[in-house]
Formats: sequence, C-alpha cells, structure tokens
Amino acid sequence: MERTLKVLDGKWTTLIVRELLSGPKRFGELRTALGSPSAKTLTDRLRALEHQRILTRTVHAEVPPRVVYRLTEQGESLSEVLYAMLRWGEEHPPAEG
Amino acid sequence: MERTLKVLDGKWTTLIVRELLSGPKRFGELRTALGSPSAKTLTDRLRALEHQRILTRTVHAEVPPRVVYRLTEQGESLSEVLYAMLRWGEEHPPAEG
DNA sequence: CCGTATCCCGGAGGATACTG
DNA sequence: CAGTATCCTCCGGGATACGG
Repeated sequence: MERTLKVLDGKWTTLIVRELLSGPKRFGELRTALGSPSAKTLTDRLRALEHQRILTRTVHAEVPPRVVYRLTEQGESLSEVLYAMLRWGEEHPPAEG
Repeated sequence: MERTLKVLDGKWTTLIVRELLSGPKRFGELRTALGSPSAKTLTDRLRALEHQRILTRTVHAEVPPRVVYRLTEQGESLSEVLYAMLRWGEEHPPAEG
C-alpha cells in the first residue's frame, strides 16, 4: 500500500492519471483539463510519474514543439485504483454539517 | 473522485483507516501501530475523519481514560479503495534505477 | 492515557519572467 | 508550445511542554 500511496502522492498526481486514462495528451491539454496548475508544478509531477514508469514523455521535433504524455501499461493498471475511488465517491456523498 | 481524494487526504489518513479495518483501536494503539506520528497530527487526522463520518470516537469515563476509534459503515466501505491500492502495490514493485 | 497549546520548519505548489 | 529559473507563500506535520 505504501508503494501505491507514494506513486499517487501530490495534489495533482491522481488527477493527471485520470486524465490520461482517456488517451494520450499534450502538456497544454493537461493543464487546461486539470484547471491550470502552474507549469512548474505540472512539470514536477509529470517528471515524477515518468521516473516511476507510470507514463512516457514523447517530444515531437516540430515547430512549435509538441510533447505527448501517455500512460504505460503500469499506468493504465492504476485504473483499478481510480475506479474504486470513483465508485466510493459516488456512493458516499459528503455528510451534512 | 475528488470526494475520495479529499477524505483520504493527508500523510497518515489512509494508514489510519487501514489500521482500523482490523477492528476498533485506542489512541495509543494507533500511534504505536502507525510508527508514532506526533499526537497533534494524529489528533488532527482523527478529528477530520470523525467530521466526515468515517469513524466514531468513544470516550470511556475511566481513570486512566480510554478512547476508542471505530470505523463507521462508510469508513469500512473504504476497504474497497484500500484493497485496490494494496493489490496494485503488490503487483507493481518500484522500477529499478 | 489522551490529549491541547505553542512554536517551528521543509517542501509542495503558485506567480512571474524568460527561452529554445 | 512547452517548458526553466527564481522567488515566495502556505500549511501539514513534528517537537516540546503542559493539562484533565
């Protein structure tokens, strides 16, 4: 469990993975979809996920540059965890004051 | 999903829930089992979980005092999420350097 | 035993300016 | 477009001392 908690650590990490479950996305697409975290923060999280082999980073040599992030097989397997989270959240709305 | 992320937020929260899945525990038992987080931190997290109806806090009027934390039905239902985390962690060990 | 009250620190994350 | 480079803020969490 500690392993999973470490991989999904950080304010944006889980949301990044969720976003990529619907297919590879560019840096800018991710920023917009997530609600515009700072570029620094997004870069930091993406690099961490890359080092943990959760996603791959592909730079296309074009002008302007195009950088695509794609989940690895390991990354996609996190869908099991995210789906459990989704289910729980749907079935247990916040308590009233 | 945001709901689940909010409930499980914090360095110790998920581990607290895991610990309580094996049955109600006292404050001191939790501290020991978790590896001695500070009393302040543990109290903060337990209070947050209590407000979110994930667990209940029962004070037994004895000397010395005995305070027992027990998962609610909602809290126990988080086992689905934690189990998915456990499974993923077991099946995907850390990548080599 | 189970906290509360203070004080403190590191580091995640944001704001802004700049670059290949 | 997709970052880097800097600087800064905020606050979760730890350390310590004390209280019911």
